[in-house]
Amino acid sequence: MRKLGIDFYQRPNVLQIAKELLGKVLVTKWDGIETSGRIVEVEAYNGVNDKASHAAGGRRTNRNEVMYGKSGVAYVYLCYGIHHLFNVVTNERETPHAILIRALEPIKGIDIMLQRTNKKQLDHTLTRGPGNVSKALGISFKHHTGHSLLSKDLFITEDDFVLNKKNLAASPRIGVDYAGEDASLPYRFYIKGNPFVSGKPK
DNA sequence: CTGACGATTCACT
DNA sequence: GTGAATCGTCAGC
Repeated sequence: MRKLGIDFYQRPNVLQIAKELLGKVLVTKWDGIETSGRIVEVEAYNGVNDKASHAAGGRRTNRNEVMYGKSGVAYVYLCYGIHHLFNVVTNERETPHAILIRALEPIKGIDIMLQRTNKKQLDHTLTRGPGNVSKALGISFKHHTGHSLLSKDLFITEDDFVLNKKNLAASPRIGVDYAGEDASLPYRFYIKGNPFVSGKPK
């Protein structure tokens, strides 16, 4: 297992980074309790020129400030008053790129994740969808937005998993109809056929 | 200070 | 397929 370093996050092409995140492993280790899962679905948010981004048009608020900061940091925010959505900040300071982690395939600490989500047994809904990912990994916007991904309790690693290119799929992003023509950009990437990918089951 | 709303999920018809 | 849940954030007064 090799932890991804600042060189991975700091690069300018957020779409490239998003694709490369597929197959990597997201780990949280709060109070020594480890939970992890392989990333199987992501969405890229391409800075000020992307109408679907919170930073569209250079919008800068207290909430999205962390996207304008350094890369390799978590941007977590509350949606619908209920769901915590976990994003990875990329690129240089003042360039608000981010990648939303939409789904994982559970690896470690499945019993802990079941406990956190009040579920009884493992099924494909445990870490499917961005709200469920944060819930299962114990990530909350209050405590973890701005948290470094180069830290010991929150990070992304790669193992020997290799994603076959024919299993890489792209589609428009989900839930961003308000973004006009940018809503149809193919900025969502996922591993084809993986049961934890959100959207229509197949 | 106030009101409208969201990068969603789940229970229910 | 439809609708409720639920609260921090933001724009506007």
